[in-house]
Amino acid sequence: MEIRLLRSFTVLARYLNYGEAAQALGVSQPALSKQIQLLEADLGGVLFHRGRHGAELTPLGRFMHGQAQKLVADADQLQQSGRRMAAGRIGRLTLGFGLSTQEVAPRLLSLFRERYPDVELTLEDMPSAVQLNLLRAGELDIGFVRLPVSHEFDWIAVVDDQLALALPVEASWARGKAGLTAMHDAPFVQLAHHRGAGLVDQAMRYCAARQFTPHVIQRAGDIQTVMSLVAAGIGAAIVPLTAQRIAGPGVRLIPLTGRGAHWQVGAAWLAGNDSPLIQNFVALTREHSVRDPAPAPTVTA
Amino acid sequence: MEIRLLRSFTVLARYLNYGEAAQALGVSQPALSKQIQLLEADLGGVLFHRGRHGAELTPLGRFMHGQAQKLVADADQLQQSGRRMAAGRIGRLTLGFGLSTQEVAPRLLSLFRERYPDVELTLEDMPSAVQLNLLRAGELDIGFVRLPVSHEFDWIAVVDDQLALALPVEASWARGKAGLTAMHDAPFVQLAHHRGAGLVDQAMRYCAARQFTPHVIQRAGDIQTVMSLVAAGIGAAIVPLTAQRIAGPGVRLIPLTGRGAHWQVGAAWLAGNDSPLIQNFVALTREHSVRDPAPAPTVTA
DNA sequence: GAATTTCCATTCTTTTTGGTTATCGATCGA
DNA sequence: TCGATCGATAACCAAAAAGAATGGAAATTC
Repeated sequence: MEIRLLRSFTVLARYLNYGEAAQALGVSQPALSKQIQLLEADLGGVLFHRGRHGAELTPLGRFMHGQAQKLVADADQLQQSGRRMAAGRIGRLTLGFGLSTQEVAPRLLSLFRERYPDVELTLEDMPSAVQLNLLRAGELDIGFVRLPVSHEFDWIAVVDDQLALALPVEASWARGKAGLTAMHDAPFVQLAHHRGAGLVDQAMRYCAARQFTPHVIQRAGDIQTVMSLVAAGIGAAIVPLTAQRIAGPGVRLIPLTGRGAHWQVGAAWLAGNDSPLIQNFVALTREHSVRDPAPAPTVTA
Repeated sequence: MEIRLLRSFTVLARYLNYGEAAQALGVSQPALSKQIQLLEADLGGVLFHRGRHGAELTPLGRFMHGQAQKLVADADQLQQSGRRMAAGRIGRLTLGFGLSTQEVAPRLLSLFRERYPDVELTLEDMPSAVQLNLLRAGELDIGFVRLPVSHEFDWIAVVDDQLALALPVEASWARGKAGLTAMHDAPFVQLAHHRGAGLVDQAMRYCAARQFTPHVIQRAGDIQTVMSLVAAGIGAAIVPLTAQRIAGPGVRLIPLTGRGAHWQVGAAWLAGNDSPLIQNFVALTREHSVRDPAPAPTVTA
């Protein structure tokens, strides 16, 4: 009861003529003849009355025809589904995004959606550290995280980012200032450590290496709030330069330079996970990743 | 995507060990190895992670496992149904019975039901002539009809029957009479011609051959009524000897003998119709047919 | 840490299967 | 009666599938 035999049978049942059916199947007439004979031998009954005017289905043949059609269709369907899944054109993909990728995310996602419309995407916004944990737990397929990452993960770089000093445009104490060194007396707003450990740590290291300790007067739970506080003149802040995107007109961003100011954000996934979904997403990401650092911002808007 | 490959796959997916699965499948381990590789090549993705502890399903493998199990089960189911149908162990059979087979019918039917419980039987009670027409029209599979039948039909003999004179036990005019010759003045009840042409014609021929013309004073639509009328003393009747079965105590049956008194009833079907259902029924009928004439009835009860 | 065991993959050979061409036999029409 | 059509059969061939033996990696044992 191989699919091949059933398929031949269904075609013959449609044509009711060995020659034509064989041609449609791409085999010779004797081959089809034998296939049908095999099926009949397997069942122990005849499927066609062979007459002058071609073949005619017996009652058994009629019964088998209906069933065989279903089975063949199911088999074809299964093959197609399997191939699509193997090719990563179907399935579910869970992605983690963080602060630094809020710029590239929409573009990547729409591109992916366009090319793989049958892949179900799940997005979650969370800091790098959380993403890495979820990746380890298998609850996340790909995370957009700060590089480098431990060798548990494979990754590709996606965007360059860099620290920037955010200053209120209006505040008197900030007027005319243009660098970290001028901020010794300035009040600072800082992102809560648990909401962005990577960024906060890097900023603190950067400052420490320059014998500067920001006078933190307030912490905020997310970067938008930080920017708002800066815009309101509450204080300065050290933020990713890519936060430019969410900086209002009341905030001036001054890129910080030198050792420790830059880092990369990459797409990371569990090492060795060769799921085609992941590979497809990564391939597309590689194609469209911002290879150059964010287009050298002209400091302020 | 042959069933063979899918079956091997499902078995391996259950054992998760090539050696055991191969054994269960009755093939060598390398053979199974190659089968899985074929499937994987066909799909374009791996189905198992091969590790130290045997094999482990990939996501693709898990998906395919569920689907393949269904497909294989469907295929097996189809094969079984097909075989059962080819063997005539499943299907629908329409039978026609007439007067003369009301005796054997119940036994045959219960035997057939017992041996082929999944064959749906349809019974219809009608005279031979009607049965033959329905057989020709394909609306009846087997008819129990008076023999002989035209060569359009194949048949086997089932029961012998013979004409009998039915006399009322009580009626004065019938008392002491024991033969047709003594009935010249007797009133006769006769079956309506359209309800049993074969019997009526045969009875008339039998009488005519003996220069006897029954004085028919009443006709009845079915043989039970005929018997009742006889029992009521309305008249005599010529009936099949097998009608003994439905004769009440008020009726005396006297077998008629000589040329033209006997006939056979057989199971008939369209010539060349080798439907296994028919063949099975006929085979069973042949096994259990009453080969001897109805056990020489001792005339009266 | 070397030997052993366990598993799956590979190689090579044999067998089986599926297919092709050529041909036959039967049946129906002209 | 002669073709024409249609399926079955025969003979042969190539490809596929299976088996036996072997290899190689990884874990386990002593």
